[in-house]
Amino acid sequence: MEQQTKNLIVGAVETLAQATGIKVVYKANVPKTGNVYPDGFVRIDYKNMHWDFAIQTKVRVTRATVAIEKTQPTLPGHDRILVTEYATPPMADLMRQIGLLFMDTAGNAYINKPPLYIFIKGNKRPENLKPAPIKRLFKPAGLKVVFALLNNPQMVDWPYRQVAAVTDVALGTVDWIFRDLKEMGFLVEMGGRKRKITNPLPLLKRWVEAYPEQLRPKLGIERFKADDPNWWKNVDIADYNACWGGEVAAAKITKQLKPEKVIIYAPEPPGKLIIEKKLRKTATGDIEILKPFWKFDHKLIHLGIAPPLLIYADLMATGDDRNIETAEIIYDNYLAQPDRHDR
DNA sequence: ATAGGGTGCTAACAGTGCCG
DNA sequence: CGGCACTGTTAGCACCCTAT
Repeated sequence: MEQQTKNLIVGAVETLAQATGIKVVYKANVPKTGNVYPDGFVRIDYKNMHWDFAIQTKVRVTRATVAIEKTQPTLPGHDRILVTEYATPPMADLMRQIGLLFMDTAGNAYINKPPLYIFIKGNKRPENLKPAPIKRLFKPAGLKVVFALLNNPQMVDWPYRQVAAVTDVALGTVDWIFRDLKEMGFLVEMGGRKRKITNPLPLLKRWVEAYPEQLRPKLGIERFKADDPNWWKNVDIADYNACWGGEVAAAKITKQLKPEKVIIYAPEPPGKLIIEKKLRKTATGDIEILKPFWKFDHKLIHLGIAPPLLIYADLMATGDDRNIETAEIIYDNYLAQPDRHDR
């Protein structure tokens, strides 16, 4: 385990013990569990009871992180706890609401094992602890490249210049990204100019966590409002050189969801659509129009549907229960088998 | 063997956004 | 509003591979 991870856990455990007066001990991994929980366990003693929580570490927590952790399978008989650097008050609330146990290095925590109940939020990030820098891989340019790679696995073997051209990123950037991928164990050189993405699903999840924070806000979001809540139902969006994302896209491919918010990806503002459907521009509108950041073709584009990975990410980023359920279905149907080429 | 272009890589530069 | 940190691009260099 990396030293950084270990420091994180030790820091959080000490802070929680100090703040509550409860006995909290960190146990590094025991061989029996293999590498299912490589970060080990925390044991909490309370009155004459004790619990062992399997640790999942995340340096930072966002709504997408919470959504992903919630859908992560657990070993039977093991409670899990998320250990993080710092949970903001809204994230603490969200984790409690979703039922995700956590503790951070600032002394915030949610632990609910009756009769033991701890919920602490609002402790500030320690002064001396500045947030860990984000790798280039998860910055806007990196996220564009990784998105293309995840959707087109064969692209790892392309020359850097070609990757740069397709992803609208500079040549030098591609090198940064590939180096990060190698360093983090997501890419290996096979020799003979062959490369391979390893651990595509963990990479996918990291992408989903970073996308809403780093790339999405840069996509020139414009918000609109419509009078008729069902205005989108009979629109063939492909006619407008655009595609549905988020809840509408999910509703169309899963037939599960009743969309409340509308996300449209369009390279140009779809003036015709806006006029025909009488969409009004307003800062609080629940219709978002944003610019796509991919150029490759994919299976659903002809139906006016964004790539499934993007739909999944937009759903997870809402942190909404129903959306997370639907996102799971999309994950199982479109994303879980990385070797399928028909995505 | 050699020329030439393609490829990976690097460091300096520029643009951006953030914070006081 | 101005300085500062950081991200991403540009330009150029060295090392291949390939065709003649």
